[in-house]
Amino acid sequence: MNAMLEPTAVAHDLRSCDSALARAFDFLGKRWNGVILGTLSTGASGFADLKRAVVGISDSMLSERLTELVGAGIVERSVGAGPPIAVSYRLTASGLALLPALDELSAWASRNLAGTQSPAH
Amino acid sequence: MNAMLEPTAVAHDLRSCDSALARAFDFLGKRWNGVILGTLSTGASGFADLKRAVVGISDSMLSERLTELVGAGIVERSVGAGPPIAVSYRLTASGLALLPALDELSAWASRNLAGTQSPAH
DNA sequence: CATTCGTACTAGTAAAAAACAAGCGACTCT
DNA sequence: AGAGTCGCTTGTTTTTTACTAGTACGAATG
Repeated sequence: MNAMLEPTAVAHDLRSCDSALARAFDFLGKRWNGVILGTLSTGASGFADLKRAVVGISDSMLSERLTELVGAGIVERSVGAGPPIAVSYRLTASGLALLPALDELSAWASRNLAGTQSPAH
Repeated sequence: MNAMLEPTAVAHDLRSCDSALARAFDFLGKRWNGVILGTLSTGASGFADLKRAVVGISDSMLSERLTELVGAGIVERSVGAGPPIAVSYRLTASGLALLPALDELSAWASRNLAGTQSPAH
């Protein structure tokens, strides 16, 4: 029985699958990123818009998260030229491609976290 | 023009949508949960299996995360009776219902984070 | 003019979360 | 006996997030 060969092949396949998901959660597994992206799904927003929509986030965290998301190419930051100067954030093509997954998560939460089990935080 | 009434209605709709997503990220936005759930998608695992599969996690974090996920009804913990005693973790129906979203995320990461942009962590 | 408000951040400190390391008792194998 | 695995727990350290106060700028108001 060459059992040592078969588990290795399975483990390699398992590792490959988890690696992509792990990479997604490198940023989604940090506080606020998922909700920020969900908020941007409705369209471009300014800093203050996002601050109001993402309830509970501080300026510092919002600023830092946006910087990371822009750095990762998921969000695009643009500066409007005319008075008043306004910064705007919107999803890139990569970011937009994430929305189906976020929609799934939202739908799942509506069905499975329907207020009966609010995880304490 | 009753403009004050219309933005309120829109904001309420936006809040309602974000609330479900925010709830999902109450646990998905914490380090390790997404990857743990992804690992359990392949079937029930023991603690040590999970420890090995979720590369980089410590015993403490794994123990704590599993406890939370079990408490949230997403993961089920069962204890095998016969020698040796073995604890096993598997996804509940709620947990299984999450997998389409995780699959989306994994597929997205494969297409959009194809090694060219590894966010530093 | 001065004041207030909104904007988009920054900087420093405090608190919470995560990482790190060692340990436990039970069990199996050599 | 020792060594290893299991499924955790405990305590300390480090990192991340929360909190607070501030900045410079522009627009609106008195």
